[in-house]
Amino acid sequence: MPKRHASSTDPALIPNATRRVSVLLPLPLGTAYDYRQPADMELTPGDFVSVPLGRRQAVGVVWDDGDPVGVEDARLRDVSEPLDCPPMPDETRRLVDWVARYTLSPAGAVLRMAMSIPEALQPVPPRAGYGPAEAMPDIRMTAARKRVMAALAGGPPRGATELAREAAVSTSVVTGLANAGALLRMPLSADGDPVAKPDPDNPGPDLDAEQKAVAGELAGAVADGFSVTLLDGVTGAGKTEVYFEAVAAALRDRKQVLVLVPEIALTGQWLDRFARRFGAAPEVWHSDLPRGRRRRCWRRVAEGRARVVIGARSALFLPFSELGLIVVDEEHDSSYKQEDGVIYHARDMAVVRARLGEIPAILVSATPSLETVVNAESGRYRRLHLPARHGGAELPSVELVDMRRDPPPRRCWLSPPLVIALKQTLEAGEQSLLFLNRRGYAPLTLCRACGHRLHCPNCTAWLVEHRLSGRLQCHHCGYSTGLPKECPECGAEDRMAACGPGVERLAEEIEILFPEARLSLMTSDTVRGPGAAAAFVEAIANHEVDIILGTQIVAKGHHFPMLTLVGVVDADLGLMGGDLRASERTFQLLHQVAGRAGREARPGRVMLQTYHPDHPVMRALAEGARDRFFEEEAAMRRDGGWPPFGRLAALIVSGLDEADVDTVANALARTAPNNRDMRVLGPAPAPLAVLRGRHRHRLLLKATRSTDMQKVLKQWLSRVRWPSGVRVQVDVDPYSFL
DNA sequence: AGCACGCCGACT
DNA sequence: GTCGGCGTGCTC
Repeated sequence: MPKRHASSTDPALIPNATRRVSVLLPLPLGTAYDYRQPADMELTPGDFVSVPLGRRQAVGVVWDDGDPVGVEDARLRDVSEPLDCPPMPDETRRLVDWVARYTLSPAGAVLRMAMSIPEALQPVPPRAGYGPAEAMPDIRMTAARKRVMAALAGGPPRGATELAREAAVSTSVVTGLANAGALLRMPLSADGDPVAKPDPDNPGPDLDAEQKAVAGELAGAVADGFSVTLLDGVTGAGKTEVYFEAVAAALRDRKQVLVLVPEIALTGQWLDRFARRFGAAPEVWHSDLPRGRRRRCWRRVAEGRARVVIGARSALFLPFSELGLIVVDEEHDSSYKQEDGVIYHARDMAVVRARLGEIPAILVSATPSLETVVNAESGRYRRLHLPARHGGAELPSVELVDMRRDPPPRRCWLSPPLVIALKQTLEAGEQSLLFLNRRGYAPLTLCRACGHRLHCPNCTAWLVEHRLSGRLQCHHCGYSTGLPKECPECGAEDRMAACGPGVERLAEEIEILFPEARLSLMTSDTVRGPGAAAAFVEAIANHEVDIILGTQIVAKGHHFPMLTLVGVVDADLGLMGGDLRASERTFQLLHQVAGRAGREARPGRVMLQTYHPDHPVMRALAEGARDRFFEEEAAMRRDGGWPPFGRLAALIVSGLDEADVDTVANALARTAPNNRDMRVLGPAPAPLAVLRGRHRHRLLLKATRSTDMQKVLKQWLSRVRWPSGVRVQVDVDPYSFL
């Protein structure tokens, strides 16, 4: 922080002395640049400014006082102008610095996430509106034109779209009238539409005694400075309504609230519940939002007009100046980990943001991450437990189907016991959900003549057949090609065969088994965007669907009263491939899917098809032994010194030239820090050895908890130089091992 | 990230 | 002979 007290050495008090300010630009620059502050300009850290950069103008943020012994005076250029925008709050700037330091990213790259919508920094351009002209010119009055004039006579100036809708004409009639001089173009008050504020005192749904007690504790923490609380409770225990009371407490305190969610696409039901509790909608933020809505949201947050924001991980970098509470819903969800650009974990950074703002954070989950559980057990986090609602749904019973004993028929994937259960559920007029975490028709296509497997030209990955779109796709780089008639290797015709099931193929099996059942296929290929998601959800809620078949996206956040059977087609799928968190993630995902079954007093039934019924994950799920699973998993990690009991960082060396990548990876291995406290594993070809045409090698730094990873990594990287074609990416606390 | 400079292939 | 490809490097 700059020292702003007046003193005789304060350059601002020395006549004709130039005052320097350092300005951080949203570019991957590493350091802030110094600029001269013009004599007639007063700048404070946080101010958004326009500055000359090379031969163009750039927008940045005044970060600090300039460095008097940095760049020589002659090279300094003047700050052009301050922007008409509330300054970036102190906490946001400190968060940017913190994330940059922790992830070893250039501060400018992190700043870019905090200024993701440059238009928001300019005051909102007024929307064009139309009012009646003073004097009506002599023009031909058609019926459509009369309707427009009549609609306008009844009220204030309006936008063209609005006016056209009211008069039941197209906007061209409105613009035509304006051009003819019958309407006057005038600016409407810019974005001034009053935002309905969520009301903490709006009567919400009733809570039972236990829920009230937990809600009271959460709400009590709101005025109490920094704290982290794990809100732990099964699906259906009412976690959302309970943390809403903490939201209400923050609102009563005139504070802003941020709720982070993993997947914004499927939050329709969440928004309904929020509206029911608070009588108004929250502000929604995610990066696929249309630019205009993003600009409006950003600006409302900056101006303090947005009181509650629900958003994906990037919402963490919104310019809240009065943030009083952060909730991280489904805190265990791996989509909180940003995997490209600045690599950070939004749940962890949310805790950092809470600490910087001296406010509480609430982490919510039915299957908390091991990290969070261990923090709760060590007393760093508080833990509040929410028991299942009595009188309400019980936890579904989970059965394992041993696929070795009850194998499906050839070229089928549903075992006889699961087929019987589906049949019974259909006959009872209830809904079933089948979960298979594999998009497309088949994960592998091979030639029956020569055994050649179709693979991506850019990645070490099979091409996945998508029969709905009639194409082969690479799920890693987006490569797509038509299905070849003949083998590209041996030329044999009509010998390409699909291997293994994807959801599209499973849909065929279901249609043959249950031709009368109404099937809904939900994958990211069929559910594009929040609107489509809402339509699917509504169809299911209205019981227009008997069997739901889907990937990941069906695991999250919905409850359907008629859904009583959940079948997991391949429960073992996530356990393969040497990932540190494979067991934990599989447990969390399957637990979450299982939670879809049987709510609202209907008993649910969950069937997991597995070839490893003795695997600890399967046993824990079948026995409902969540806490035992966590204990066993924690013991294993503790013994091995793995996170959260030790620290990890991954280096990914990548480049187009395999030999260069090899050389750099080996150089890094030679200079690797190896001692009592840390060890470097690798280099090894990354599991995706080629991705988007780039060869990749991985090194893993494993260290004790007390290690200063940033310091070690910086020293290590400074010892090695690499050619410009090679990139070395640092992933502190890696989650993905691809 | 832009936007320059700079050094090798197909056009007027 | 130039136009233009994108590799490399800099911006207070």
